[in-house]
Amino acid sequence: MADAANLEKVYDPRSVEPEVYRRWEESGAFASRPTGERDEKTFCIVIPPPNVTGALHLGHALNNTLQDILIRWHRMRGFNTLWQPGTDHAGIATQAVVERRIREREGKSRHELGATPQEAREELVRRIWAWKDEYEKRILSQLKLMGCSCDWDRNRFTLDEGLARAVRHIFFKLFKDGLIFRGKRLVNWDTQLQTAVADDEVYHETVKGHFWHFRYPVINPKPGEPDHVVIATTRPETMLADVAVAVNGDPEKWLDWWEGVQKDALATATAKERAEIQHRIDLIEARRQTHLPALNILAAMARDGRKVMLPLVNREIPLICDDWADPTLGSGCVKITPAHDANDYEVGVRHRLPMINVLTPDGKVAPIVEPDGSTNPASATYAGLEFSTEGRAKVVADLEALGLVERIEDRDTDIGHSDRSKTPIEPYLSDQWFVKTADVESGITLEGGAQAKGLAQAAIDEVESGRIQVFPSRYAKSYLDWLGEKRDWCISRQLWWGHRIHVWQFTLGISQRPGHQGNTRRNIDSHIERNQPQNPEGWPWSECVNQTFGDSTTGKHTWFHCPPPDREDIVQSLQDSNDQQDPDVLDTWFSSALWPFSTLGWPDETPHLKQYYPTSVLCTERGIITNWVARMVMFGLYAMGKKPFDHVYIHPKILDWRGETMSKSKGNGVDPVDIIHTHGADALRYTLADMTTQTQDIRMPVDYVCPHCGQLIEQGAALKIEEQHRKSRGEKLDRKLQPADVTRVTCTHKECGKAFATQWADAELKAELGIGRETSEKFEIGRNFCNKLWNAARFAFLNLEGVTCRCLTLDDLLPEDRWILAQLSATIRRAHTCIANYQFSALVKELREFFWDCLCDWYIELTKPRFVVQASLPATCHDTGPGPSSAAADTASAQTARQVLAFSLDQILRLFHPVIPFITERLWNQLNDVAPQRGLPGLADLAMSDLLITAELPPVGGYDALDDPHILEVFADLQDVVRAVRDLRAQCKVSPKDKVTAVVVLPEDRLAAFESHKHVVLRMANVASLSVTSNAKRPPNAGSVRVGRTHVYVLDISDDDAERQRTIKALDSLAGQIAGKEKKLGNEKFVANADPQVVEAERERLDELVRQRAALQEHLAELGD
RNA sequence: GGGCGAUUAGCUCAGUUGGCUAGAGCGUUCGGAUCACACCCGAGAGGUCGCAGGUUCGAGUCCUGCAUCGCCCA
Repeated sequence: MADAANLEKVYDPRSVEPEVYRRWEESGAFASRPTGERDEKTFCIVIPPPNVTGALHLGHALNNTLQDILIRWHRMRGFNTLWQPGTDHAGIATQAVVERRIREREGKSRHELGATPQEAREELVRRIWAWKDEYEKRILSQLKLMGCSCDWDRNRFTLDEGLARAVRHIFFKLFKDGLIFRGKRLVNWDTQLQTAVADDEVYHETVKGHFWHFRYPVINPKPGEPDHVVIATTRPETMLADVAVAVNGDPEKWLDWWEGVQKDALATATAKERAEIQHRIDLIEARRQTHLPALNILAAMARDGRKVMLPLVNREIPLICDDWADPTLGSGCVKITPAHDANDYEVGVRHRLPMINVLTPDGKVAPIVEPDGSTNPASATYAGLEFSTEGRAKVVADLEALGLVERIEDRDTDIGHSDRSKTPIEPYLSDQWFVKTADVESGITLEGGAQAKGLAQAAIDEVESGRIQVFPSRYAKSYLDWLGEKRDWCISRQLWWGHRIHVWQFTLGISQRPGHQGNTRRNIDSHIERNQPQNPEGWPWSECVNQTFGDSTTGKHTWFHCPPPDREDIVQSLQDSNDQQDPDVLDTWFSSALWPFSTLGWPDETPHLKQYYPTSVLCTERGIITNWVARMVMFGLYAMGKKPFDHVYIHPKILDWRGETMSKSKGNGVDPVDIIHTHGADALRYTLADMTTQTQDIRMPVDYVCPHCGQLIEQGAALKIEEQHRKSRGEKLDRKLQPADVTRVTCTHKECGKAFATQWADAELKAELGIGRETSEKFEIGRNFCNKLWNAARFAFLNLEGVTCRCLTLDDLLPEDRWILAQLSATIRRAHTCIANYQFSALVKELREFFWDCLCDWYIELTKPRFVVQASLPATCHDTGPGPSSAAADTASAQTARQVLAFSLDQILRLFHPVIPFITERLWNQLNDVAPQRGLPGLADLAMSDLLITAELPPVGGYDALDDPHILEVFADLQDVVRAVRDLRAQCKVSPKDKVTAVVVLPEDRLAAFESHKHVVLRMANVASLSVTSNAKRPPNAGSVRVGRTHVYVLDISDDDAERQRTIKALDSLAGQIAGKEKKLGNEKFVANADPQVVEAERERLDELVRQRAALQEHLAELGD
């Protein structure tokens, strides 16, 4: 009893969470313990490593809460469990964040960080490591505050030495197997940062520009043919790299087809659309007159192999037929510049055109190397000019001087800008490394010897065969569709932060090209002699895997050596020679793809790898099914010969209040630690799990909490105010504002009105104004629940003193005891099913309904009188208590109630622990003190445990001995009676305090049973005295209510008038239902076709309704008019 | 342009193989300081299930089309 008094009336997470977490860590409960042999009861999750660009937001909180639920659940089921934690280096994202910060604070670019390129690179990388250390620490602390039970001693980082070694191993293996190759690729080039950026890091802006129409002379036109073609471009400077002019191969057919499409559209168009479509049709018709004859001639010329002379650089380029040339646009001819335009690149690939580059990495016009390897002499006048400004001006001026400019139009053009540097993106053809995922002619060999057509196909087979299961299953489609394209994976990035590509290279000039001189090996040997005459160990050539790739734009051949892994000696000798290590780093996803086995020790055969690979389930969100999940499967199969996981579970995304995904880069993330601060970690977890349904993303309204007065300010409103401020200052808003743009908010509370800083403010502003944390009213769901649990436990502790652990039979139990235990058993079964199907919201719902609706609202209320008896109140007060009235029997009843209550609390704490670990662990601790012995010997029993985290979960099948379908039915009827009486009381405005007298009328055969359950009605409906009879008329002024076949009168609370109205209302409702049923059963087809059981059920239901109607009509007649 | 999803109460969402009068939480209305909890308890109101067709004895659920919104890919 004294212990219970220790519990505060309101649950205070902050006084519980740190202590509980410390106890878990000290107990070693998080640690994995490989037994050496893998068995079926092994459960492992590798964390999707959060990247170190910033702190975690609620999206990560959800991701990790769900993993922790699964891990804790299986740990409590006795599985050998590992949750492998770690973080990800996130290549460009992290480098960009750090670079931006250096630019802002020091005004330096990354190239200015050191005296030499090498020093600059080393300094930047050093600074990124410092950043990583800071954020890794922050992230791990966030995870711990959320209660995550990772095996922290095994924490890894995708760029740590062990993982670097794994990367080298698989890279070598791929290189050896010919699955890594070098090739050209058009990338989004940021000329300021001098790196390629990903598509999603490019934003598009419409700017005013021009459309230049140029004339290219035709070489030796035949009679009737034009002496020039006209092409149009928005980027004249790229013409220096043109390699063809395309014209549509069958312009007439194209026009026919296009006109057909328009006419079809016209047939079904709305009035609004008609004018526009008709206009297009008219244009096509006009086009036939003005352009078609000329276009037909051009197509014929192209088929005939005619060429045109590219002005300025005097390159002969072919006229080609390609559908990319649209006969309805411009002259119908289009210049083809494969190295500087994505569409042209496709055309270039289709027609095997050379690719000529005219851009330097820093955004200047490059000297031009012609396809034959010669340097174009005319290009020297352009080389070095700023590409899209000076270069463009000079090209246009020179063409004008030659009289080759036909006309210039104004035009809005869409230009991609780098999100990182805000400068225009140039499409740029550059050398990249690729992993070949497509099928290989001779097939590939997976680790362990299995054969596959290719990496992608192997990964496809794994899911199609069901060996990997995806939950929800529809996400398998995006995985399969993406892999089905079997596109080469570009793995190189022009960054300084990442796994340096483990390849050394030297380049041979054109004259040394193997094809020219014939003896490849001799070239190499002479190169070796030149560079490393003193190598005492001998050149490691034969131990490296070597490949050569030519470069069509420079004519040079480069040799690449990939040294075997774990051979520092070879690396050293490569370093010692003047060979260069490839400057690029690997795509972040390359190291992430190894995560499920590299973290377990691969390439070494560690006990962890043996025990925990394949892992059990990967939990992630759908955005990275392709980037990450598919690649893990490919590499897992390739390097381990086994799938990386049995299940993939895709969970919802957290959206902000306007429905946008929360993300680190976007700047709308809410820190889970803020929620933990305001609501507690368990409230956070409970709410997130409760909202995790199968289909819907989770929308999260967000408020600031004023640190001065506690007032909540909607984030949306604060954003709007910020927008107005900026506009009033004359700022141009070129994009939608994000919460990260708001650093200062003014409290809207009338009496406060003070300003505070947000998480995005700098340290000074935060110190000056104080930080307004972010929160969401959604988390009240979880906070309220925790408080309810806390108080229910308090009630139990106050009443459990002296609880015993007797052997019980069902006969010892009162109906409510049997009912709550039957509900418990069913709940346990359903809870296990929910987890097996990754249905977290359903799990929470099951447990909450059992705990709140059954245990608190009914069972605990029903035990109160039993405990009051124990507190030695006079026996005469027992008229609201259960049947027997002798003091001894009441004590036995109280003892039973204690035992059942202790057991129920024990079970609900175990079941809820994975979801809300802190509060349950704290209450478990208390329960162990108050009721060290608890259980239902003979019926249901589980082992005791000092810590809940390692306690045993109730069995998957529930408890057979407690199952009791009959009591569930009986009790449901009782509950209906109680609710009916309560409803009547409310309608008749009887104070909840006032006890009433009631009469229950029911069929003879149910009298005896009801008599033994009547205490439920007495207690729960606050009835003082209840007579049970098979035959009674309504006493005057009684309120009456009918529930199924039971009629209840509540005496002296109503008058005939009110009673009449109620009865008429009830009859109305019945009439509607009866009409519906009669119609249904009157339908011969329904009776003939429907399941006989359904028909029978409908009949019974109708009979019942008709009986009720008869009774009510009789009642109404008795009331008179 | 292709793929996937969503549209159900004022709000956020459930709704298993089609089958009793479509549910929950929040909000709202009414009543309640009661002895575990007002972060609570009791009772109520509130929905032509986005629109239009179709299949079926029967459709929130299955099929087709449309509209709006979101995500992924091009």
